[in-house]
Amino acid sequence: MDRPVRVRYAPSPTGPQHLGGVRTALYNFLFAKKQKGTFIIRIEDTDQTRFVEGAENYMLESLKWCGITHDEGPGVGGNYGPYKQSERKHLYRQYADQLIESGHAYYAFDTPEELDAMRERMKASGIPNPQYGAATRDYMKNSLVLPHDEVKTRLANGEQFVIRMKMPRKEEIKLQDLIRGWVVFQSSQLDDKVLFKSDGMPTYHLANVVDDYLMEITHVIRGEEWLPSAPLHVMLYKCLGWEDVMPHFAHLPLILRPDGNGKLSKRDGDRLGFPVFPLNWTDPETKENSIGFRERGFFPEAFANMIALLGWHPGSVQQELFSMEEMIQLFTIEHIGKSGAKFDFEKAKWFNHEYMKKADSKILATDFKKVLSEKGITDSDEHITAICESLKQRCTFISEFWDNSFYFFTEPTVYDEQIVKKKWNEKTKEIMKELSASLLGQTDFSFSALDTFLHSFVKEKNLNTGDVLPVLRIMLSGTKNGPAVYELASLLGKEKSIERMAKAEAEFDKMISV
RNA sequence: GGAGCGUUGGUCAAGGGGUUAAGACGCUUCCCUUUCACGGAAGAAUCACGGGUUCGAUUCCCGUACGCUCUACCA
Repeated sequence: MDRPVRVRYAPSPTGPQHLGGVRTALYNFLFAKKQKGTFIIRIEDTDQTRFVEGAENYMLESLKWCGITHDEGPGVGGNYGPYKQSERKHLYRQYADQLIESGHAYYAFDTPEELDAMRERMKASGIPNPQYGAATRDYMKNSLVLPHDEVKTRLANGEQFVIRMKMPRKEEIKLQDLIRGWVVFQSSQLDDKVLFKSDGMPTYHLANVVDDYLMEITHVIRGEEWLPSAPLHVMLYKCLGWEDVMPHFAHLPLILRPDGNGKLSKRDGDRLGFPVFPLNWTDPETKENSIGFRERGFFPEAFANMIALLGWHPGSVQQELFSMEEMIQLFTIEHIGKSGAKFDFEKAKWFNHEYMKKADSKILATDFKKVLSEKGITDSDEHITAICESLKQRCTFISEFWDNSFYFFTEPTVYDEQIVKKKWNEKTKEIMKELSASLLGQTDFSFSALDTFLHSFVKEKNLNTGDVLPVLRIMLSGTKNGPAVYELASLLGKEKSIERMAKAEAEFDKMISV
């Protein structure tokens, strides 16, 4: 089968998509690009009762943010449209009818109450999982058991009905999953799934197969939760006569919660304090707000990289940091893992930090500038950029920048008491006075010049660095943490450095005296 | 309950019949720096368990256990 590769991501707009959904989209995207194929987005909105306002747009925005772009689908069009199942409503019935004609499906008139009654009855007689299938369909109200005339009149009277798949009584259904190999199911274990609902809409199963066929999809890459219904889909291809163009299947492992067991959910994020959604999301019903990775400060590249490696690894390459382009080049379905991966927020942060370190300080500066201007602080681009250059070494998110650099923009008002009490005395006071004076004569305030200046000062005066550097640091910034002292002084500039030393001297005296 | 899928260090994972079983995150210790971070070094796994097959199994087969998914006129 050498048809051009066409894959799709087919979410249903029932809420904000989370990590798992983005990853499914990403894998589809990577595969399509690697194979020089087409990546399609199709909206599966066949259940109007679960429709959530804004969910579709949210999904589109999320993928855009991650750098996952589609070739066909909402917003971009394509030759296989429309790409929203609600707009394709008219297409499905004919295929359901075709299945009825060929004897693979049938009308069922059972009411929900009757269905419940059947299940109760079966349970009472010792069957724990009653199914509408080979064992029970003969006792239900459907076109298999009702006289033809009655079926006709019921239909003619506009009575409510569904169309169900007639699962063969005893048949082996095999499918070759690209990730898991051959998977075998017995049709006797499968039930007569509803294909066409009484509201005139198809169910996922029918719509999915019909659309994949019509859109000439070659590979279905979706979550593992679909594996149990895959045999139904295979049957559908067979019964519709499309077996020769049936797509390949690849069922992705799930993303699990970091602690304990089970699928990652919004609850876990709330409980453990990390996002599970790519973007901020406000529930239109409850107005409840959920933070997104973007708003938490993640770079889209870091997020995509991190999410891709949750279940996939190119193998022999010893590397974890990949650009989208690299991932496309390296992507193969064979290298997708079989088992679920627990999401680890610490690792996610590590990815961001790595991207932070590699980020262009000029770009970081433009973002940090916004934070500064909110605080009423203005400064030159060059200076902010230089500070960012230092900051990106120790910060994972831009949101941490201010706490690690406020002393460059505002004069210190509090000084680390421990250090002052420990280091401040007549001797150090004298030293710092000398240092201040000699700093005044220092013209070159570059990193390297100050570095050598400071060290030679210590050496010439026969001092210990411990008597000079920590004190100078506190004088300049007030805090004991931060970049190297020469860097600190350099970024502050000569004038401010000397000013602050003078001010600190007086403050230190006060602190010591009490 | 049933069906399907899965199980390599706390986590992500490479590998695959014979190896000292990669690497990363996190953790601990050390070096660098009298700071934080960065960087460097080191430490920690009888490859879930039990049987086979084999000269040899973490790798192949079969069980068991555990976990997950599905079991709707939801996707």
